[in-house]
Formats: sequence, C-alpha cells, structure tokens
Amino acid sequence: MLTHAAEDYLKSIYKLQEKGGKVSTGILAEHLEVKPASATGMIKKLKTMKLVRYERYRGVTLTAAGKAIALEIIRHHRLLELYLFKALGIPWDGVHEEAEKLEHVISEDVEARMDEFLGYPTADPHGAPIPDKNGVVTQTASIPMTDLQNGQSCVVAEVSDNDSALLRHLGSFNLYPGTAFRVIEVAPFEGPFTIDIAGQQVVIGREVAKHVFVDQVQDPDNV
Amino acid sequence: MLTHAAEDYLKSIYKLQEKGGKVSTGILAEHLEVKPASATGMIKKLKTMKLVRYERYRGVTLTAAGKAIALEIIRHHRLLELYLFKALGIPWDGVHEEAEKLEHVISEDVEARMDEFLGYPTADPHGAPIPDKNGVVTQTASIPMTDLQNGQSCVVAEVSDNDSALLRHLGSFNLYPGTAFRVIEVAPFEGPFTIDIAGQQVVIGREVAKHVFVDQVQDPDNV
DNA sequence: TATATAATTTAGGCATGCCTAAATTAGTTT
DNA sequence: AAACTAATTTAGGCATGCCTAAATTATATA
Repeated sequence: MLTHAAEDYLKSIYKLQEKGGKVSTGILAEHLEVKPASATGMIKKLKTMKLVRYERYRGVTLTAAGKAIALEIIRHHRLLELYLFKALGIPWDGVHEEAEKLEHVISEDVEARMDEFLGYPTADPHGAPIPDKNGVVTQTASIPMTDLQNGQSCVVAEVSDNDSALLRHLGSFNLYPGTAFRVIEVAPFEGPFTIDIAGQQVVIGREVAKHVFVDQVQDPDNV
Repeated sequence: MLTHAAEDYLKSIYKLQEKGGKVSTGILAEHLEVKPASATGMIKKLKTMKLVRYERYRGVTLTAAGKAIALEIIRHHRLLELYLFKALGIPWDGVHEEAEKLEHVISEDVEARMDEFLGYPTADPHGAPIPDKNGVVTQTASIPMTDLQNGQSCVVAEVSDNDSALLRHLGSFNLYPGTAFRVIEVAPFEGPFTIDIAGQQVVIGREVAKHVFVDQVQDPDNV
C-alpha cells in the first residue's frame, strides 16, 4: 500500500499534467505546498516504484500504474465530496477539505456503497467529473466564463473547488453547476461581468469569473 | 493537534483502565500490537503533553485532559460504526475496522451531522455506549452470558467488536444487541449453552458466550 | 536475604517525509 | 562563447514512531 503522501503526489502530478502539460519539480512542489527539495525526494521514490517517469531537470510524467492510482484517489475525493454534500448536508465550500482527509482512508466497499447511494453520479458538487471504477473520466467540454460575450446564455459546468471563500461567494449568487445565466454586459478593459440569474441581476468580478466554467453557450435569440 | 498514534495510545489506555485497572507498559503494548519498548517511548511523550501520569515501572494513568481526548476518539469511533452500519449498510463485522481508520480524520462538523442523522444514539451496533459531546458515558449494567443459569431469559446488551469472525458467527444466530433469548440448558463442566432465540434452538460455545453480555435477566416464570 | 525470572527501560537503528543551505545544471542574455 | 540567473538537486538535519538487543529494576522464590 502507498503512503498518503505518495498518493497526494500522484494526484497533484495528474492534475498538473491535465492542465499545463509539463510538470516540473517546482510547479509540483508549489501545488503540494512543499519545498522543491522535498518534491525531488518523493519523485525519486515514486520512480523506483515505477509510478512515474523521471529524468533529473526534465520533469515528471505518470506511468499507466501511477495514473491509475491518481484516478482512484480522485474518484475517492469527488465521490466523498458529493456524498458529504448530499447525504450529510455539508456546505459545498467545506467538502473539499473534508474529502482531502478521507480520500486516503475509505475502503473500496465504502466507496461502492456511497456510489450506489448517490446513483452512480458523474460529477461532484463543483462540477468536476468523477472517474468511474475503471478510471475512465468523462470530460465535458466547457469554456471559461471570461470567454463569454454580451447577451450569451449558458449553464455553469464547473467551478474551482479549492477556495472556500470563492465558493461561498459563488453560492451566495446561486452560481452552482447546472445553474443557467445570461450575460447582460461585459465591462470593457478586463472589467466585471453583469449577469442575469433567474431574474436576479448580479455583478461578478473578473478574477472570480476566471474560476467559473460554462457549458451550452447560446447566442442571443432576439436577433 | 495530536498524531493518530498518540490518539490510539490514549484510547487503548482508557479501555484498559476501564477493564482491568492498572495499565502496564506490557499490557498496553500488547493491546496496540506494538513492542513494549515502543510503548515506553510514546508514554513518555504523552507525559510531557500532560495527557498521562507515569512513573517508570509503575504503569500509566490518564489525566483529565487525556481522558477527554480518549473519549472524543471513542465517540468518533462508535458514531462512525453506527453510521456506516445504518446509513451505508456495511455489515456489522466490518464497521470496526473501517471506523478505526476514519475516527482520526473526521471533523466535528461531520460528526455532528452523523449524530443528528442517527437521532443522537447512545449505543453502537455492538451495543457499546457512545459518549456524548461532553464525554459523558452512560454505562448499562450488563453481565457476561456465561453467568446465566438454566431457564433464565435476557436481552443481548453488548458484544465484543474487534473479532470479525465472531461477529459473523453471532450474526448468523441473530444475536444482535436488543435480541431476547432464553437459556434452555447450560451444559456442565464449562460446556456450551443451548438457547432459544425467537423459537429457534441454537448452541453457543462457551468461548463465544464469553464475548456476549446481557441485560434484563429474568428467572423462569413457570415456577 | 540472596537469587532467579519477568517486566520494563535505555540505547541505537531504520523508514518516512519534511526542512535549510550549498552545489549543480539548464537556459538566457550579452 | 562566457556569464548570469533561475531552477533543480544533493547533502545533512530533524521529528515521528516503529524495531531489536542489551541493561536495568521489580518481584517472586528459595
């Protein structure tokens, strides 16, 4: 069995690989809130376990085995988030932190039963996809809210899950995954977004909008 | 915050204190499946934290602070067992092991919500009392099944929770806490017990009976 | 009371995983 | 191409918590 730390490293490498591409020691260390020297050490250990590929000064890549473990942990995490949210009513800005601790510790049996209870869901409370038992991720093609134009309508697909204050802020506007809204106006010069959610007019700052991803974009139909 | 290991030590010390009285390094080590030398080391650490009293070669005792932490962990453990059993349907012979890992990791918030979901229960699936938020334990006065005489009726109050095979065995007879049964015959010379559970006649070995504790004992009323 | 036995403690070692500080390598600039 | 800067790695240290082996203390027995 792997240590929790090793699992965290694999998870971070996976996520960084998804976003950026090349995963350097420094980026990885920053993501894990650890010093680069510590990351180097763990990377070497993971290499001996054949969970990553690694050449010094060249960055890390997950092997198939490493990716499988990363996806398993991510599945634990996201199922837990949704379970805590739906079954226990933990607010969505708290489930991430909670799941972070539990993900390393739940058995496959508990996971399977949560999965069943939830009806085999495909997304967590923040809209992130839940990998299935075989590690297959069904990605939805979403775009950042900051790409929207005046008048366009859309549905929230996903929001960043790791900033509790941001989530509370979004929650106060009902900006949950699945919520539809329409852009009333994008202020010029990188300004804020004024949007219409269920009749309510709301202003969303640009920095906040960067963390919101949307789906089902439609141009204004009053043309 | 305490480490998981320290919490486990406090929990074990509490349990041994309840049963036997004096808690020696050796007994503690055995209970934790650790070598005595390791126990000595941790005991010293707990002493510097003022969680235990300790004089070398004299055994350990919990301070008020140490007891409070032990009870908190035990509360986590037992609430988790009951939650896993009732909310997720994990079989009662599996919940102990699962809770053992989770107890160190759940937040007070999650605990409070499980408590609410369960309706503020006072006993876990094995009949062990769940301490309340303030660490108050409501002990029920039960006696070992091996003290029963021919013809006596009673209700199962509690069973040992740490032997999975034993629990499956008891479960196959429906010998859960709350189940009533009547002793048909106690075989002489430390022999097995023949009992009547809901009309079914069942033979329970002495070694098994030692792990079953009963309540509400009544003498035969056909006198 | 002296001694044998059993329990406990001390000493020293190992693995994990973090850190800081110094050395090395890569990449960029002149 | 040399030199500078930034990233990375190596070296050495620390805390946790386990272990074995040896020394010590307590206790029971003769």
